[in-house]
Amino acid sequence: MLAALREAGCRITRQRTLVIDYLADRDDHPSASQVHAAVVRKDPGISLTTVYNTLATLVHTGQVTEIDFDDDHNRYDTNLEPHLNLVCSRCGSISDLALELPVRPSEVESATGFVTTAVRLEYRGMCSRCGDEEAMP
Amino acid sequence: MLAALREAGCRITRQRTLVIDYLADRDDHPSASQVHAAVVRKDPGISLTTVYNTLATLVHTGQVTEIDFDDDHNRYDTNLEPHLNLVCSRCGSISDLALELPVRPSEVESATGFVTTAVRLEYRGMCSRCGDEEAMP
DNA sequence: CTCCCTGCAAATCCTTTGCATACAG
DNA sequence: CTGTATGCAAAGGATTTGCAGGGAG
Repeated sequence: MLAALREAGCRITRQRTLVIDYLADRDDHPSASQVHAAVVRKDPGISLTTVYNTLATLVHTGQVTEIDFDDDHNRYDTNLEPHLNLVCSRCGSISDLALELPVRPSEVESATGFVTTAVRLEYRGMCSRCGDEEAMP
Repeated sequence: MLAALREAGCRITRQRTLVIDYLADRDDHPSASQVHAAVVRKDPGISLTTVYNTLATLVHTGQVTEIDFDDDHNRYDTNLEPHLNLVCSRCGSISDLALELPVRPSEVESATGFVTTAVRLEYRGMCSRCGDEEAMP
């Protein structure tokens, strides 16, 4: 991701490096404040504003996708392949499931003239962990 | 929808009737403030709070789906069948496209233990109208 | 008559913005 | 050096909440 940023003409700063290091290891879908909470531990000076700026930069350079959530906590997804997000309404976790698109964007375009630039597929419900807890009171 | 509300044990008020009347005729996906703007014209006293309350009630009784939008304007969808939303990032219009689900929820459950309660499928991009305007400057 | 619903105002809270300072290239 | 990035504080804005009064059943 650092290389991609550099290619986009962006400067490589300590803060950006920290955010990217954090995101790289992750397949969950952290919110801006989760990212901030994590990186402040490594550099107490880093601001929430910068985390927002960096995430916005990564979104604009196409390295991360923004998922807007019901509760005003946007989440950031580093998985760029089209996939299904399984969103647990109880604990807020998001996991991925690979799949074929239900309709090819080219078909949508020839049928309706709509040009697709981003895809978002979600099933909402309860993850197995939360389901277990609820069943065992 | 009124009947369903009554069955759910909710009271039928003038305000709720107005909101439902407005939604019933609609296949676009209005925001709370659009709904409010429309119903105030028929009853100048109705408050935005009540519109929010009513929409929340309809969501909880399963008659309407909430679509959270990037720009903080939630949108409400009366089409309960699983379908694809084509969201135009330029003008904000949303149109529907019927389709088969990419993965059956029962398959998701047996594979991952995740129990699906709601489905949300979106392609974002540019609608044909906006595409035409942009091509013709 | 009771309790739910309404509506006003104020609060909430994530996210942006303005601007002076710091630092990557 | 120069212009981008940072970070603080304050603004922004849709949605929620608290609470007194009103009306459905």
